[in-house]
Amino acid sequence: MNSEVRVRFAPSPTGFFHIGGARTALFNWLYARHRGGTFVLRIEDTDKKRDSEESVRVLIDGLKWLGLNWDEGPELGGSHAPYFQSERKHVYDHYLERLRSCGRVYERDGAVWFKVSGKPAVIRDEIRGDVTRLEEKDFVIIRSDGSPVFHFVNVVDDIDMGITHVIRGEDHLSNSSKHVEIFEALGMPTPIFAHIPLILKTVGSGKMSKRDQGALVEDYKARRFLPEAVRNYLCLLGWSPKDDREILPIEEIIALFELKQISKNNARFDEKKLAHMNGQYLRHLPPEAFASFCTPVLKSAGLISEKTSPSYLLQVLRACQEKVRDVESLPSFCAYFFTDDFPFDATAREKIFKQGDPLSRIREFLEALPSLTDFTEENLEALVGALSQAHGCKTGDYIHPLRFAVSGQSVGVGFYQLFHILGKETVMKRLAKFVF
RNA sequence: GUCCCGUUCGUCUAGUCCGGUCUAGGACACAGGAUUUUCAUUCCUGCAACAGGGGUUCGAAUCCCCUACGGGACGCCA
Repeated sequence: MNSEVRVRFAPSPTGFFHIGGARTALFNWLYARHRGGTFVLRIEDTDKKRDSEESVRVLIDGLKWLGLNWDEGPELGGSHAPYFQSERKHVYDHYLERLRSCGRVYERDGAVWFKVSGKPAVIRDEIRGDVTRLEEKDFVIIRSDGSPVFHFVNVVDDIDMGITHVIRGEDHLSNSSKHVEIFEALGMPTPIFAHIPLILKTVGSGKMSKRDQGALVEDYKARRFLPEAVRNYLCLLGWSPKDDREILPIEEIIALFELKQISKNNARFDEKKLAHMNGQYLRHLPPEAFASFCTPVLKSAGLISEKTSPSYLLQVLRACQEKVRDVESLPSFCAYFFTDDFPFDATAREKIFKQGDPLSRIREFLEALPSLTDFTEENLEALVGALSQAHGCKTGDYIHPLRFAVSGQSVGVGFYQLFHILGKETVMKRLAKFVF
């Protein structure tokens, strides 16, 4: 008696990796890992018109990026190879013959049709309970050009590959009556189904489509989201650990994951919450990991090169990590650390010059600077404190103009930290240039 | 139109199976405040929901029915 769990993710290569597909893959992977089972990746490339090698690449890259490793499938094979439906014609021929011999198919208009039983099919669904549905019309399983149709190959491969649990989007729930009919016609037991809720558009009606903002896995990869964060967020769309935690390590999610706990209702995709989680993950990364994750981004933005001092870079990134919201905007957030040729933000300038006398404050600071022996954060804080007392103004009257003068921004890393990292020389140079 | 699935704060959800502990908890977002420095960090506070109507019951967010609304499927797409 073989009780091993075998699940599969069976995407059709369409040229992009939809976030909904990623979540389906994730739930299959979680369940396989939870049960110590096997996660199969099968490519359903039966639609010759729209499949391509590049499309398969996108899926594979996306799965790898999310850390969803498969046990059988493209690139590593397995005992049920091949894993591309375009290479499995012999299998479909074999099963078609079986349907033919039991009289469940007939030809019409050059296509092969499956004859429905006329009895309601029971879809055993772990999430929704038993769903009963009558499949009323015969349907095509082999097109007139000889190519097999999804409903047929999907079932045949699930049988041939020994799939025990079919975890897929709810958009397939109605189709499942077709599938149950085929399983039964072939005299095979039906697998356990788990139709997971769909992911809806952030705004408007309907399920998320490839054209919606934030719908593609490859976009998050390109925008330098942390894959762990995206994966964690996806876990929470339809599943929860049942306590009040949201950010939790994947090992723990694997340990807790059960099909029965998956929610029945559709979820709206919330990019803001994803962004928030991504920020949380970034800030909690070990500093070295954060640095190695960000360094390529700064490099491709042209801010750093081989000549950049590693210790200086690490210092800057450590400071940034405390405040970072996303890596995508990191270059503009910290450009002034690496170049004197940084832009001055117009609205920030307006804010600074709106009240008080910012230039005088900067001059006062400049005059006091030579007396500062050590350019430490503590000393800088003491100096600004002394100046504000002496001139009867607030520390903010100094801090805001000074920050703007050396960085061109009104926001950024901690102020004293900022000056300390830039160093006395650079600070003096930029302040002088700004004032005179 | 037919069939299937669903319905707790604006959003994601806990609670529903085994009715009382729920004056319904958490998170995002939003609003206010704090960190005698900004905020894109951090902390605090606030706002805000059981779709509606009928039952059953001493008692219903929780069980049953109806209505409304939302979603999906009805292809020689997957």
